[in-house]
Amino acid sequence: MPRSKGKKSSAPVTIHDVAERAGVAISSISRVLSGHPDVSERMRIKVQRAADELGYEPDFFAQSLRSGATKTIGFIMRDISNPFFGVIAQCCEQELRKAGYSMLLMNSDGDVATESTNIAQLRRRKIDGLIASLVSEDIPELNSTLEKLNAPVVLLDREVVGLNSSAILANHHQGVEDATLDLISRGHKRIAFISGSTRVYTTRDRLKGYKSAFKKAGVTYPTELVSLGKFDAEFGESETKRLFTLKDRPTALLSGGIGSTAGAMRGLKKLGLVPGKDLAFVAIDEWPMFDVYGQQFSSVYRDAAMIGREAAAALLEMISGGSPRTIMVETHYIVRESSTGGLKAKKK
Amino acid sequence: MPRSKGKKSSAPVTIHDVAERAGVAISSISRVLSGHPDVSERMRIKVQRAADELGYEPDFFAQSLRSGATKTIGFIMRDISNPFFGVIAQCCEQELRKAGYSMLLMNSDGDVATESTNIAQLRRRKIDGLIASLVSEDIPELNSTLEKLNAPVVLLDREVVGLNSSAILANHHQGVEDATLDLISRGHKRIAFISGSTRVYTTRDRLKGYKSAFKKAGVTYPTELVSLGKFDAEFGESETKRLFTLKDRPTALLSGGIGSTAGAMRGLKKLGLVPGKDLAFVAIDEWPMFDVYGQQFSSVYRDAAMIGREAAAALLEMISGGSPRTIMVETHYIVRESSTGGLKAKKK
DNA sequence: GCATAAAATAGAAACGTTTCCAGAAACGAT
DNA sequence: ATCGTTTCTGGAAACGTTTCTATTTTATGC
Repeated sequence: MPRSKGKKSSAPVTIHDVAERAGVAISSISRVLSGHPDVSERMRIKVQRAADELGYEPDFFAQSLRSGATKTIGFIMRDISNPFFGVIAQCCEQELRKAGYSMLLMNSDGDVATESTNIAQLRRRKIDGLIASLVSEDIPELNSTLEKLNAPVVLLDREVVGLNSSAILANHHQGVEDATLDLISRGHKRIAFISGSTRVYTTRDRLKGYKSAFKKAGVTYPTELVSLGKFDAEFGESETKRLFTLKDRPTALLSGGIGSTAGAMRGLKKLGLVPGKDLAFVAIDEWPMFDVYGQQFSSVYRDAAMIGREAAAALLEMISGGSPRTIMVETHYIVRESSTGGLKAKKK
Repeated sequence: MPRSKGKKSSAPVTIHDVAERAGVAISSISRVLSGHPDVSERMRIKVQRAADELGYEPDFFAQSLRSGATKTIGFIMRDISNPFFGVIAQCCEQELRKAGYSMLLMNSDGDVATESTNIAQLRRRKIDGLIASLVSEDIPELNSTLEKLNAPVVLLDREVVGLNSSAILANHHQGVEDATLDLISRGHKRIAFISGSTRVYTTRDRLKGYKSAFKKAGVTYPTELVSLGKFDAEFGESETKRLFTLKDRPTALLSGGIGSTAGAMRGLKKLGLVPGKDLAFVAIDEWPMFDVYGQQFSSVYRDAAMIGREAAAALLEMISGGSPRTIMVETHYIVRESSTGGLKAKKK
C-alpha cells in the first residue's frame, strides 16, 4: 500500500508522472507538449517518449483554468430537430472540430427565457465563442447579456443593432421577390404570405421581397392575406386554415420558414386542398426531399451547409483576432410543380 | 493603480472577492453556495447578499477541476442533419439541461476513425456520461475505448457485447414483420429489402422481422432481393436502381433507415417508378412530413422523441449510481397510400 | 458552572495545468 | 581565461474552486 510505484491501474497519469519518468521539471513537460520554441532537441525526445510510454493526456480543465482558453464554442439553436438547422449544425461542427474546437449545443425551443438562461450557462462555461440563431432581435438586455459573454458572437439571420458581432444573413428578399413575381405573372393576385414575427430580420427581408414584387408588377398587395406572427407549425396551420376559408380565398401561398411550411401543408391537407392544383404553393426554405416526393414543391432555397461553414469560419476568424463581418448568402427561387394550379380554368 | 478598491470594470469576480466583502473565509462562501448543511442562518444571509451584490458566478472550470464533475454529457451522432437524430438530440438535450447538464455534440459522419477521435476528445474533457449512436458494433478496441472514458454510456440502437452500458433499442422486427406480412397478404412475393450493415443491431433486428414474416406466410423469401450494406443515401439509391432494373423486378420495397429511404426515393424517381402505383413502398423510420406530403408513404414508425428522453433518463440514472439497463421502444407499421400498387391489374 | 458534545467557521491543502522568473549551461568573441 | 549573450531548464506562483482538518463557538445535560 505505501508503495506508489505499483501499477495504480486507473489513476490518471498527470504531468508530474511524466516529469518524474523523464527526470525533468514539469515546466519542461508543458513546454515540450505545447510546442514552446525554447526547448532542446534532447529534451523534446526525452519528454515525448516518457509521455508516450505513460499514455499521458493533459487534463482539459486544468489547462483551461490556467490558460483561459476553453476550446469550446456555444451553439444555441431555436430547434435542432428542424432539419434546416440540423444541416447548419452538422457542417458547423465539422469545421469547428477541424480547428480543435468542440461544440456545446443548446436548444432555446423558441423561448426567450430559456435562451437567456442558456447564454448565462455558456458564460459560466467560459466559451471561446458563440454561434446563435436567436429567438428575437430586440429583447431588452440582449446586448448586455451577449457582451458579458466576453467572446465573439456570430448570429444566424439576425441583425442586433449596436452589437459588435458577425452575422450570416440570407438574401431572402431576392428569392421571395422572384417567386412572387412568377406567381403574379401566372395570373395570381391573391397571394397569401405567412411567416414569423417582423421583429427578426428573416421576416422583414422576406416581406420586403414580397412587397417589392407587387410594386414592380404595379399591383397593390393584399394586406389581409399577409399573416406574420410565429415561425412554428401551429401558427402556420391555423393561419392557413383561416386564410383559405375566407370568402374570397387566396389562389396562392408563400410560407416562410420550415415550421410555417409544415403547418401550412398540414392545414391545406385538412382543407382538402392540393398544392399545384387547388392553389399554387411556394415554400420558403426547403424540407429535405422536396425534390423527390411525389408532389413536388417549389421553394425559395438557401444553402444550409454553406451557412454552417461560413458561421464557423467567421467565428474562428474573430477568435484569432479578426473583425466581425457580415456574410450574405444568396437565395434562389426553385420552380417545381406546386407553382402551378389555383386558377380556375383560366388555362382552358 | 495600486488601489484595488477601484471599480475594476471587467475583472471577473471570484470567490475571494465575495469572501472579502462578506468578511468571512472563502470556504464559507463555498459551503453556503453549494448548500452544505453546516451553515448558520446568519452566515447564509451574509454570504448570499455579498454574492448577489457582486454578481458572483462560480468559475466552471475551477469547480470541475477540483470536484471532478463536469456536468457535461458527450453526444456522438452519425449525422445530426438527419432529422430523426435531430429529434433525438433535441429531446435529449432538453432533459439533460433540466438536470443541469450540458451537451457536447459531435458528428462522426459515419466514419469509424472520426468516431474514435471524438471519443478520445470527450475523454480528455472528462465528460460525466456519453450517449452515442455508433457507426458499428464490432470495432476492435471499441470496448476498451469506451471503458477508458470512465463514465456511464448509453447506446442508441446498438448492442456491444461485453460492455456494461445502457441501451435504447427499438423493437424493429415487430414493425417490419407487420409491414412485410401486410405486403405478402396483398399478393406480393418479390419484396425487396434494403438496409445497412448486419454488423449493427438495427439491421439484424429488421432482417429478423422480414424473414419471420415470410416464414409465417409459408413462403421462402427472395434472397436476391435483400441488399444489406450501408445506411447512406448513395447505397440506397444505387441498390434501388439495381434491384428495380432486374429482369424479374420486385413489386414492393422496404427501405431501412432514413438514409436508405432518401436514396430509394431518389432512385425510384429516376427510374420513373411511382410508389403506391408502380410498386408498393414502405419506409422504415419516417421522414418528417410523411403524413402530409401529397404522396403518402407507409412506414415502420418509432418515436424519436421518446428515444431521446429515455436515453437522457437512463444516463442520468447511471450517473447517480443506478445500473445500466436496456429499454425497448416499440415500432408500428403505419399503412398509407404507398402500400398499394405494384401488382399488375390484379385488382381489376 | 462545568464538562462534553455538537455545530459552525477559518485556514490550508489539494486539483493539474501554464507561465513567470531566475539561474545554469552553452557559445562566441575578445 | 573572461565576459556578455543566448539558449535552455527548474522552481514556484498562479488559475478559482472544493474539501479536509483543526479550531472556535454554541448548545446540552447534569
